[in-house]
Amino acid sequence: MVQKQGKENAFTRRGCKNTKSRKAIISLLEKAETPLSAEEIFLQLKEAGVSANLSTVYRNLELMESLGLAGKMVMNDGKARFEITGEGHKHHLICTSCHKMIAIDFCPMESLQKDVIDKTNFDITGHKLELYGVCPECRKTE
Amino acid sequence: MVQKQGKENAFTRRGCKNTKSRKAIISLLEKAETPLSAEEIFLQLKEAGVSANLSTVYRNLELMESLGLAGKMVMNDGKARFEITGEGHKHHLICTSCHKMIAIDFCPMESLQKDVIDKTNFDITGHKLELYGVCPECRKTE
DNA sequence: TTTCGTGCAAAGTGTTTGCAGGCGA
DNA sequence: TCGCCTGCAAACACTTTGCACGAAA
Repeated sequence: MVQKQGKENAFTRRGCKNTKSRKAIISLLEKAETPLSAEEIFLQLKEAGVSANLSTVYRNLELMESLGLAGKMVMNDGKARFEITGEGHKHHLICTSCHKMIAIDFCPMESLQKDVIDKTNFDITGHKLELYGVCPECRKTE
Repeated sequence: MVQKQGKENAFTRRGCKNTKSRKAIISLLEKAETPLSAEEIFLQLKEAGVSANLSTVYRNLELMESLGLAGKMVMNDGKARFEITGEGHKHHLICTSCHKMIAIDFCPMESLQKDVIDKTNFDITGHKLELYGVCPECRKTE
């Protein structure tokens, strides 16, 4: 009756079922270059032939966030976006004109976190950094 | 018919009227220690005896943002907060337990902005940095 | 089989908008 | 006075929730 087999995954390992839509969402997020909104995920699922209801998408994203599999960030447009929780976290540079988003790989906080902890006595658990600007393409056409 | 008098202010200077609610909102934001949500502003106005409709609050905050008088930031709870645009911009450390927010005065981006511009060719116009953690008080009671 | 997950529709939030009347310049 | 500002109510967009059916373990 032991059920520990090689067949485990991020969901079953935590007592959740490994459903079609969950697999599909994880796989989308894994190959996404930028954080995705619930609606984007919903549409991309449909395109991939794994249609899931929008509520299901929201419920699964919430689950994945609580399991620590995905991170949620709300951007200034009021929409939440989600990204896979990888080893190296990323920040983003967002074009205020065309809303293109590109990932930047360095993080100025890594070296400063300790300093802030000392100063504030907070137990720092994470951070969010977004840069805003105008991308080269938009600058041309302006 | 010249109307340039010492009586100018941030609004009239830009062709907008200096109404009671606008004065009150600016003054609230000026003395606020942390960014305020529209609802908080709405309630504090009422308390101060300068009741304004919630739509009016939103409209004025939007105006102030477009005039560059205030900055908007959307936090992970999905609510927008506003703060006065001062000389030295600030970032915030937010307790994920009690949602207390404290301002931190240093900015790691200042020294790095130039570097990012070189790397990405974006015309960087701003950034947002938020730190998350658990404050000393909440850590005690957990 | 049993329990968890899903679709559907309806309800919730925070925010925006159209319109008629009111106030600031 | 004149036109911008405001209050009100309705519309919006995104997200959440209740319920009954369906699928994973």
